[in-house]
Amino acid sequence: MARRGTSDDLPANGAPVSMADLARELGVSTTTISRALSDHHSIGPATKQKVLKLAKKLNYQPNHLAAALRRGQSRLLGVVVPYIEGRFFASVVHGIEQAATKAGYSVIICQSSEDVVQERRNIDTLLGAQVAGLLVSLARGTHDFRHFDKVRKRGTPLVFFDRTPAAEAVNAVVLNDRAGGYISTQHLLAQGCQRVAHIAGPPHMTIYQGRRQGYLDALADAGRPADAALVVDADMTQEDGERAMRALLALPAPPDAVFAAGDSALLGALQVLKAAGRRVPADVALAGFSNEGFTLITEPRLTSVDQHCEEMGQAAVRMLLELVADPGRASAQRQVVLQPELMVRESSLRGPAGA
Amino acid sequence: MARRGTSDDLPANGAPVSMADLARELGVSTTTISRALSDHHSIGPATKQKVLKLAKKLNYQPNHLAAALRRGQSRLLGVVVPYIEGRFFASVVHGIEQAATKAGYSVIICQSSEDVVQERRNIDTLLGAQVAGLLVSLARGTHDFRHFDKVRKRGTPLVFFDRTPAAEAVNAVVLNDRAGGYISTQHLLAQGCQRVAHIAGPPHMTIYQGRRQGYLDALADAGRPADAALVVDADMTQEDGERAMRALLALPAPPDAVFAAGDSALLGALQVLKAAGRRVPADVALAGFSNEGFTLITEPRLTSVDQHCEEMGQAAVRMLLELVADPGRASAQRQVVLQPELMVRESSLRGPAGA
DNA sequence: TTGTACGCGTTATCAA
DNA sequence: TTGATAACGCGTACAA
Repeated sequence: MARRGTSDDLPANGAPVSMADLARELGVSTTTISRALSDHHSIGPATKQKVLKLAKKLNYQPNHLAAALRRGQSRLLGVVVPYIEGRFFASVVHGIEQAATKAGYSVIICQSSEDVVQERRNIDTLLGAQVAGLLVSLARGTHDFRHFDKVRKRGTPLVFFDRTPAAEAVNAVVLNDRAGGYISTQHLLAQGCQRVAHIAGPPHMTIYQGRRQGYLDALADAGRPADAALVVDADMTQEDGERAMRALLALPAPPDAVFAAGDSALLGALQVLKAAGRRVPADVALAGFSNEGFTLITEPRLTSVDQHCEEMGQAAVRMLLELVADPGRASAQRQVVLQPELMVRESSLRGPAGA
Repeated sequence: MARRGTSDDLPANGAPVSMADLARELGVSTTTISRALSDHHSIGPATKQKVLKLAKKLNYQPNHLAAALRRGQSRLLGVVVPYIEGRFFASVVHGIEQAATKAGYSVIICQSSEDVVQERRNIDTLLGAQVAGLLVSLARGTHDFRHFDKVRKRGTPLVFFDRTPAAEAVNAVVLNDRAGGYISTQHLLAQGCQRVAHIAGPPHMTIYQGRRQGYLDALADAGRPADAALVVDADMTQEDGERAMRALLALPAPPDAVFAAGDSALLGALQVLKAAGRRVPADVALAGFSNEGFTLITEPRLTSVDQHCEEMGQAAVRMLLELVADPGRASAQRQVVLQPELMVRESSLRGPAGA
């Protein structure tokens, strides 16, 4: 491949135009080109216009790789999520993309598949890609956080969202899960339910701790005793929900309402109730968490807590970019807490509007 | 920030270890280091071991940015999808990630939100990030393909998947949509349905052309006349499905089966049928396309065509990496066609197993 | 306001 | 088998 000479010839083939090409063409230095393109102050308006015009004409495209190497900092953000199917993470990722793109950053997304080992690999991959910052939502099984020490040691800004390490001082954007559990339970009580059960998530995860606490607080504030038998630990799959619901139905005094910490589990519960001939919401009222798309498809439609997913993604990017811009502040922990919103549907409505 | 001197001191702070550091420490040249690390042939086994050992000890991490700049080629793949919610694209992306990671590449994902303008921006962003190759599934409204000329001119390998440009010679991984339409329709006919309707997608998109053709072929092969009134054009949202189904019900001779080119549209159809008091599948049998998660939630559950999404993603990456490795072959168009699979469920079963 | 010179970390080429 | 040297494209002290 013949490289072009030192005189004023231009890349004839599809080869990208560099600053040096522009400089040669205009008979100025690359410094001048650089300054014109990056809106530097010490540059004459005339030269600047000339450069910009030629850049446009020759369709100059900056080489971000070179700039990144120079600055020791790419324009890439790394994202690690447990998975991407379902409404919640897909929407958060969408929010992240929007905010990042607007700020001139691109986004690399990795899925840990709820696996700590994969999560570690993801982190390595992303650090290897020289990302400017990291956005992470933990895998279910992550108890050991040593892989994040690398990140801190390296000085790469790090923001957690939704699923954060318990009892660690970190930068994070989270939902007020406690409030979500509270309003759901309160709503079920307001519908006249006497025995509200809770299908709870893995106790070591902060989000499920919050939802559980909100449930308990709502009962307490309403002057109802908390019955330990009405709280069932489960993972949050549909099958777990089925198991949990069967256990609740087998109680001497079964519940007349269920608040599940996840919609998939609630879906399982609904199907068990239907199979058992219980009417929803007349016999058992239901409320879930995440406002998944399928809550509008079931019969009856499911009441659920919306988490404002896209906002969460945007807020996380905003926080991350502040840290990127000002690495000095990276040590001071920051938290943003978003408020949940209850979407009331037929599965919990016992009033005249009930099914 | 004091930079370390030229003698044998090492980065004390969190600064990354470079090849130069290793070279200094061992008293060899960076060339040797490079060769040892990249498994080059002309290197002594002894030196190689020494280098690898020290690299491990000092936790050397290669700077991909620098390598990419030097080679003019990053280890990033760019992906453009219309959206990421729902089973199909989420799974394809998962397949892409798996295959890419295994080959040592990372993936940048962009959503066009079914918008050509955004799609163009995505392409620019990805080219700007110096991706080694591009994987694209077109937005619904993309008729003009000029933004891909840039890609070709630049020599960046490009593979389309699922939604490809009509009548353009391109590299692509697609489903045999015609076969999908065929087996669905054939199945409905085999269930004894007499008047099979089709809710068809936008006629300019290749995937919907295929599904429509498969439907027509199955009718023809069964010796049934095609009734133009039974084919309704629609977009593929739930609302479009509802509208289409209402139109079909209003016919003088309504259908007793519907094959929809997308599951969301089929969901809309199902709801209209239920509201109209029609029994599914007894009065009207249903079959859809994409095997979305919610096909297992509806009552009855929906028969649908599975597209082997993850395989599609993996196949696309495989093809792309072949082009990356051998840019000479980039001009010869290649196509991979995957076979669909019909998932039969209650919505189409009229036999003894029917609802 | 403009230009010169150098370095970011890696790899390809050529010479020893 | 190893090393010296240059180059990838950009940005920035420093000098003019």
